[in-house]
Amino acid sequence: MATDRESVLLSAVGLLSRQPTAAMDEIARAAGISRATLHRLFPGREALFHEIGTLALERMESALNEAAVDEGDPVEAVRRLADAVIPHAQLVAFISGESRLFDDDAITDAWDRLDARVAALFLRGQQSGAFRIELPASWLSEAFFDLLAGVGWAVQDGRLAHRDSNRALTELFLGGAVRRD
Amino acid sequence: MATDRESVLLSAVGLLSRQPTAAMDEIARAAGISRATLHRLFPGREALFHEIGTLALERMESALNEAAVDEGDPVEAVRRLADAVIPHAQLVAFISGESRLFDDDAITDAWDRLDARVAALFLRGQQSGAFRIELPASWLSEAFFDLLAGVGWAVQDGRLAHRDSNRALTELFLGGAVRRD
DNA sequence: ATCAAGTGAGACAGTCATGTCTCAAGAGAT
DNA sequence: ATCTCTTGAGACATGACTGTCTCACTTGAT
Repeated sequence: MATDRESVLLSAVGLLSRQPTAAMDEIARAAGISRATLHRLFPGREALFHEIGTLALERMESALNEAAVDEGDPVEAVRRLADAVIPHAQLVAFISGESRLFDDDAITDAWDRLDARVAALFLRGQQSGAFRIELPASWLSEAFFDLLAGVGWAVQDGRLAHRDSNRALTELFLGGAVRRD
Repeated sequence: MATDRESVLLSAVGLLSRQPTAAMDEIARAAGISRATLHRLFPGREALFHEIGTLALERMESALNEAAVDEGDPVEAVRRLADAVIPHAQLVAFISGESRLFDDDAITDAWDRLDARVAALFLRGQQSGAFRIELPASWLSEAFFDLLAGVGWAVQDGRLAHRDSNRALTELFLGGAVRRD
């Protein structure tokens, strides 16, 4: 039941990441089901996108909680966040990059709140002296998601090995974000 | 004449960056012209995208040449590249991120060649000891464009000041890419 | 004032994706 | 073996976008 719906959502994200304009027809085929069944599971394209957004938000919130981004050393918190969120890089990259496709205010608002939570982590790190203050915290947050999305695409397209993805993200990002003397 | 076409292309990119599925109707309205004139300038959506891709390739190639990425210190070459390409961040970000929208083989092939030229810069920097070798050169290239795209969006959405964009890109990226002891 | 060129508004048919429906076939339980 | 539930295939009307065309209007030059 839920497993089924979720696998359909994930295959839809996989396709839509490459072809944002893919028709319901193609989405159904990518999931290995018929167009009729797809409409039974998600009544309409809007509903499908809504559930994709909801799933992405759930995963993202879980990752933030799991990583305990509000506690402890900010640098270590970023590493924990990368650990927790990289398994869902495709999904998060989709909602982050393609967020303009979501007309849904509830989704975009909730996303903005999660985004703000990440920005707060960087602001906290700047105040504690861990992160460079020359770069705005909002930019650090944006850059983190940009690179996360990039990792997601690179892995999906086979340009980056999955086992290298965590290092690729954290080393590059932290190298640029951590304050040095 | 050419100026007119170009301004239409740029406003189209501005709109399509936010709404990749925007109709010709909306593209025309965003450019301040009628749908009829838009079709006179660019006979069909495909032709419009083709010219956007061509323009982006021209700008990108000019930037690579201007920056002389094949010569001199790799770190300085990256700085020069950022200088040269940031004015066209929106355009390059569009073709880079939304490249899946281009069915045009000529465009994607030419883009891959330019992308490879950037990757060669990073490979050269790794061989000279300037850049970290733990990160694949292809990932450095990808990350550079991801961050460039992020800068483009952030500036467009007003989240980042234009005068800060160069520093935001080069400091974060080079901080993570440059080798340290 | 006249003329030429370009533009905008609207109409038009064609195409495609969508959402809904029906019906036949298959899977699984009893 | 039978029954029930779910699925897939296809048909259907609807709506949206596209590409093309016509016509009236404006602009600028002569």
